[in-house]
Amino acid sequence: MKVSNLLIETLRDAPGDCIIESQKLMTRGGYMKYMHNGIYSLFAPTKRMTKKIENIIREEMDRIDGQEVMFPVVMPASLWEESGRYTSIGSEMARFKDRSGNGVVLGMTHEEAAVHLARNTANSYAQYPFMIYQIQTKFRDEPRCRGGLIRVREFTMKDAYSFHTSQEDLEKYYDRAYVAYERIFKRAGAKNVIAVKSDSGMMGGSISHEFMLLTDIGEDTLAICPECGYKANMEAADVKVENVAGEKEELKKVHTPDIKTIEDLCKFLSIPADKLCKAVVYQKNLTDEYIIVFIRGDLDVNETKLRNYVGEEIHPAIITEESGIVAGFIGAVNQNAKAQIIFDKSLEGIESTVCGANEVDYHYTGFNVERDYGKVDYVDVAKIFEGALCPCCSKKTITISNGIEVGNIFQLGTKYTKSMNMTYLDQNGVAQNPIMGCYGIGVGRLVASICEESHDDYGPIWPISIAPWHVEICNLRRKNEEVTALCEKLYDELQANKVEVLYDDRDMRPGSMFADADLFGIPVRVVVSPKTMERGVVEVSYRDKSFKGDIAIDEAAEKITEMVNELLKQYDI
RNA sequence: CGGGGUGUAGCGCAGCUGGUAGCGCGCCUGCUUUGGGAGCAGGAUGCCGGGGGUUCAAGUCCCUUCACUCCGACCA
Repeated sequence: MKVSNLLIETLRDAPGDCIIESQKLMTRGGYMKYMHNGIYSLFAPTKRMTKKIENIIREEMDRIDGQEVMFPVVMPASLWEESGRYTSIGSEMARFKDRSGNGVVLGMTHEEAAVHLARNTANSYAQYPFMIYQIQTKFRDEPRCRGGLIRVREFTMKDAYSFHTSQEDLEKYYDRAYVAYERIFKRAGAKNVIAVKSDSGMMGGSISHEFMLLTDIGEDTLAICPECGYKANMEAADVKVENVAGEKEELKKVHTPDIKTIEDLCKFLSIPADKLCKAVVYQKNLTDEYIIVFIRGDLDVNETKLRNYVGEEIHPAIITEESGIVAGFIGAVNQNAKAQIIFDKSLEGIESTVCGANEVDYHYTGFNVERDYGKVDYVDVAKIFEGALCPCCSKKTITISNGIEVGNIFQLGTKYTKSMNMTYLDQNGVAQNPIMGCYGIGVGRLVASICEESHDDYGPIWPISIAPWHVEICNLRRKNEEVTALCEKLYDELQANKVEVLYDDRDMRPGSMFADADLFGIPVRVVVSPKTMERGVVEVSYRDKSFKGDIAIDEAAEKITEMVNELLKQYDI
């Protein structure tokens, strides 16, 4: 490709609303064009990269016996009513009516379509297991897009669905998918990707992992134990605490005038926060029913875990006078408010703590949960924190990092096959619901994430496995016939060697051409100028600065081809 | 959905107490230049987000609406 034929615009300055580096650099480099909130067109270099990533994904999916299929973008509402998600999913799913007034939706995920495709075909146990996948556009009406291609409303995604006749078989396959994912990210040149235990959210199912590219700008928060390798999304991280039991004390009501916060109470009573019992109040979205969570004073509530336990959507409570809840003095003793009461595991085994007295300006000291409230089932709804005990190896090692979710894998179980009535006959002629797994990767997000982890001040540094071109030739003196002739010759020879070449044949000053080359991020740069010709060489350098040197003109094509093949080999695993 | 901010040329922005629409980059033409975003000369580009109002006069003041954006909420 000659740059003079390329539709592209590079910018000296990024638009002011770019937040993160990858977005700035990719906007400046002319990789995508903003059209609408969370909706972008991709220019040719980006499309070339996503195509390469898609091909890596295809190879790896095929390697684990996947078959590529294609689901529709527009699906009838009735299909989604079968699974129950037509109502359970909120406004992130786009819905509209077709000309005959029938409800239709834009696909934001394709479990329903996968079941629809397979359910009348795979009716014997002998046809299992199988995996179907597609690479396609998804539309999700995200409430808030950000970070260029990191979080958008319309995007390309690989989604795969596997079907099994036993949980063991699903688990075996899940492990293969896990390995395939590691290979995909490695081959795409993403260096810092880790798999973490995750919350299954609206997908349902039990076990799931997210593949996270570690970066400070990541929207997800991860809890990692460097000792034993425990890794979990903070949303899903179990919390383990160590309590010193202490002594039982007498329950005593104390006057605590205007002491409403944990901080104030600590000061007032001169005791640390972990000796207190904090109350956090939520409400169920549908019924407004109150939920009071009692938790050790130094900890916070993990709303995702609480939501999963309660089994429905919740929000922080608005406490009204009629509720009977005494804000600032909420306690478990004499708690008469109509509310679901939950005790966090962090209070288990504490003999004596402090809680509100449900009366303005009073707290109880010496509160013992079992003695003064009754027997309770402790539930883990606490939020993990830096320096917390690792739930796996029990050392105080937990570190908190940020990451971008670039892929995920789920064990779905029979949620969809049951609700959508998909069955097969087993060896005994008994109808069974197949067990499903699903596996997703966001292609555009992966490109942006790789840019985020691999760039310098001047532009992206693309791994050669996904770079839009392998080599860029910079013609520093277009008007010089010898220089231009050599460039053209190299361009032809390299392409004949199956090297992908971007040839900057524009008549422009070297400074601008180099600046653009940095923005293009092509791994190997070849500079041809009157100076290099005087020396009888071309100048070759790597975008990541790991190499720079001269190569004699007559062996240039051959040597550069070797270098490219050598670089490509690193990703050939 | 809650709270801030911003809408002026392709991009980045200025435009105060109302009085002829501006600057830098980019783009086009010409000449000179040529190893890290060149210089000079000339040129093109604007429903000042939309609607309404106040005024002799509105990019500027008032009302309203829309869009974008940031922080939350939310999110396979």
